[in-house]
Amino acid sequence: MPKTSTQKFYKPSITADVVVFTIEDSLLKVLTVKRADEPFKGTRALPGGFILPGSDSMGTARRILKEKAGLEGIYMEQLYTFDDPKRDPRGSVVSVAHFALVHRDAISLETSSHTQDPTFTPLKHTGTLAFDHKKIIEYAYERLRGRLEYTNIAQSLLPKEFTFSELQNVYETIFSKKLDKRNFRKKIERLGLIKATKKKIKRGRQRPALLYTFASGKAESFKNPF
Amino acid sequence: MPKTSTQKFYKPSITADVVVFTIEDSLLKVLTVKRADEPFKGTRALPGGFILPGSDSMGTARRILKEKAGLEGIYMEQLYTFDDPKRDPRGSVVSVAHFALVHRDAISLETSSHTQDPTFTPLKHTGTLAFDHKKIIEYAYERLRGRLEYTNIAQSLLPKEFTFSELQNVYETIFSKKLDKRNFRKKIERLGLIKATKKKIKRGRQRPALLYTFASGKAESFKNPF
DNA sequence: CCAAAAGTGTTGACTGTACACCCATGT
DNA sequence: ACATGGGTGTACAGTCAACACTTTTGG
Repeated sequence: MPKTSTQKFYKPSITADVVVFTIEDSLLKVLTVKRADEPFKGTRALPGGFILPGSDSMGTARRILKEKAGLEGIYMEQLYTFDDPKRDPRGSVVSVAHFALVHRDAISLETSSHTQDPTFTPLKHTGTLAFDHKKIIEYAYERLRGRLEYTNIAQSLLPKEFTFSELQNVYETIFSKKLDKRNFRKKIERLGLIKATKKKIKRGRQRPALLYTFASGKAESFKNPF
Repeated sequence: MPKTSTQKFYKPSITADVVVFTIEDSLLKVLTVKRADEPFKGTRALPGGFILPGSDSMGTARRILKEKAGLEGIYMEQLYTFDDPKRDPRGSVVSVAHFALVHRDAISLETSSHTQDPTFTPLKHTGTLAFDHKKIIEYAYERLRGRLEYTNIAQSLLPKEFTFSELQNVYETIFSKKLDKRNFRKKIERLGLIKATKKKIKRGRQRPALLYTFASGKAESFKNPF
């Protein structure tokens, strides 16, 4: 480590942790791994680790997701920095937490000797988690609901082409609330978030559904009350 | 510094910076101080400094506001963590930035040998600032607009009792947009954010205005589109 | 009586919400 | 023929946006 003029200052350690959400079987699930080291060795925790020289926290989060779960190229944004000096029994360890979304069918988790048994668990049944990771997940869940209300972030939980029902299922699952089919369709159409393709998908003994895609690749705020 | 098990890891330095907004003369202003040390010695910058052992970043932000500007007891929330490893010429210095609001008349800035010439400058005329502080202020301004749209945060920019015009002025100043007096009043009344007192205030040669107070001390989200 | 800010209502367009039936397909 | 999810319209209530005049005071 080079001697710089910042060397003289007290330095807490800094880690990056990630809350990866996905929807599977109409359940909101979160990714956890089994801790390989003390403290909390063997307990499940959010994937995370120390920031290496020259890296930022999101780069670190991405590196760790790849190492610990074989997961790459997913939507991610910074969530919040958890910096209670008592949150880690080893002493001050600041966690810059991130929030990520993935379409479950787009990825497969690697379970190998290098990974740490990465598993998507229903949000309500994570069991005990290391550190303050339950609290971090709660915070991420709030963020998820907020983003869903005001942006087109649902696209990160869906394949490129999807049916109206699949989109509605994302909203219903995350808000734990049944929505009216007709009203939901009108609302989404008015917002202009998605456009119809010319394809239909047949799935079982129902009428085939039209496939849609999102109109814009990046996030937009829906409305401004003033 | 105690030898803990985290000692072996690379540690960037961590600072806390604060963006304090206020409204004065119908202008949105931001607090800056003059840097006492290198790098950027003499350049204006956001108040900020290194986190001390046992402190969290918000505690640090509050301590520094008090030391560098004589400012205490104001609304504050965590904003974002800026962690580009190249943002500080000395090497990796992570900044946990905070967002604060104050009613200009409620405070007076201390200018003494201990402080660093704390000044509220109009947002559009801050001039050159140290590090990436311009970017941090931009981010804070976005947050401010978002909070104003969906919460009752305006109360942190107003005295306990205020007139409808003063409230409207907060919104108009921050959104840089004239609002219709009647529609604004109806909207705010419908939200139930504020309640009338029995007092009127006379100010000059106009009809006296009714004074209002906020109904709830803490933030509430206005509405959910789903 | 004049200047200045305070305060007040109506209308038309749009959005939200509640609600029930027919459609296209596979079995 | 039936079960399954796909797809559609209408009516009422609430909200948004545009717009102008009267009131109360001090000077």
